[in-house]
Amino acid sequence: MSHIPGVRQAQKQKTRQALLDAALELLEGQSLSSLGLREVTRAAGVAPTAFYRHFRSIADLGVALVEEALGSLHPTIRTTVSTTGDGEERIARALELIAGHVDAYPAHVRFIARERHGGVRPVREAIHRQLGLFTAEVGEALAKDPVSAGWSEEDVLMLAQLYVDLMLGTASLLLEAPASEPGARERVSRMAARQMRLIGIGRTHWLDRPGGDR
Amino acid sequence: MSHIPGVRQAQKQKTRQALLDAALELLEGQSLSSLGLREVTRAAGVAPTAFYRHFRSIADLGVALVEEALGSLHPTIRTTVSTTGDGEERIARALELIAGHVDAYPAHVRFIARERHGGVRPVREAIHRQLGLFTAEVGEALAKDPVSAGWSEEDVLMLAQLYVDLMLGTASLLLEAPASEPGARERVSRMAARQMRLIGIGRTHWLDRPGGDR
DNA sequence: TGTACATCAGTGAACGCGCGTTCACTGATGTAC
DNA sequence: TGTACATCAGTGAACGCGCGTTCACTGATGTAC
Repeated sequence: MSHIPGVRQAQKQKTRQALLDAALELLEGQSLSSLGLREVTRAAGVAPTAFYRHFRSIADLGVALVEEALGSLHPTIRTTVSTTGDGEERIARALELIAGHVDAYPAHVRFIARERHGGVRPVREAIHRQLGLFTAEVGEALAKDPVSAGWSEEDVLMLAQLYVDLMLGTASLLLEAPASEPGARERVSRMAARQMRLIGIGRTHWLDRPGGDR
Repeated sequence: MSHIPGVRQAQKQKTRQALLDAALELLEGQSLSSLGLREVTRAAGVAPTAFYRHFRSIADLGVALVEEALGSLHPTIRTTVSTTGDGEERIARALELIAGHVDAYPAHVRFIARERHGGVRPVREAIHRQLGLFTAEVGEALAKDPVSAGWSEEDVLMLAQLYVDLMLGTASLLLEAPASEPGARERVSRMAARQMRLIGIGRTHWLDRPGGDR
């Protein structure tokens, strides 16, 4: 049995993390589909052959990056979306969360936005799986609101999807907002806030429309 | 002066188109950032060096693909979005347009969705420029609706952006809906229709909210 | 605690291969007279 | 219309280079007794 990590395991994890970090940094200027194994090991400071001790291929490393980038987000999402307060407060809090995350993990955000529709199938699929989990979680939180009384599960999910897509889109726009012009970020945030507001309004009146409970 | 095309020009255009077509096909399984010049010329049936008679680099070819994929869409967008009819009719028409376009030009749609956040800056920028034009056009059409009376220009644009993003997202989902399961496409369409409906409801009540005309 | 052996993360040389780019070229098309 | 010259899209050889993958290896860490 191997319970306590041990020096060997710890060193292995360190190398693995060095590979992930190096890859993520190299991905700021290219897509995963053009990332080279030697390029990664060179940046990580290990021999090319060491790569195979951790991943079977670059695609495999990409899937690990998806877990790293999105796996840890679940608790944050949950606490934020299930927070109390009226619509405006929630919108402000969600936008703060997004902006904070973009500042703290810009490379992760870029990676997800880029590879969501990227050229490496297993990575694309891993991202869609994780985003599907997020949508389900957001949907659960939304369902608990009084406004959601009488909503079908499908409708709750379509609303959750709208929010999740908007959040990811906003994160990506914030990332591209040039640091040279500080107004750019505020403009993106204001726009996103309005879109959330409009969706919120659509939400409160969803069941008003003719045949609304069908 | 060279007015009438001439045999030479016509042949040149043909080769250029062969390069674009070959590239687009090769891009179904990878990102532009990993597409090779020799790969493209081989698929197009010309010598590698012929490439330089048409493009300075793969990035340059990518920008040309953006024009090809999005440039021709403007008239279609315009006629569809400015069509008459009530909300439901418009939604159905928009979804038909999207589905039709995805069927007619799947590789173009995939290319735009993939490279919108892809690893090649000039291509990303070209796509954003074109999507900005679409947003402006959709905004103009929306502004003509009676519902838009009293709306600020900024609000009209944020609504247009919401629609444009939703359309592109839907197109991408339709593309990935497996042909093996025909219900998948319908499910995507129904979901998108609901989202459009909800946004439309938010739109009609936009000015109702407290301080709505601020 | 000490010793003898097993494990295995990381190494370094070697391989064949396809890459992007250069260069001088060819021969069909275009132009001037 | 015919001729002589210019243009230029596409060719094919050549280059140096970095790629992914294989293999036998080394030496520190782990394990059994």
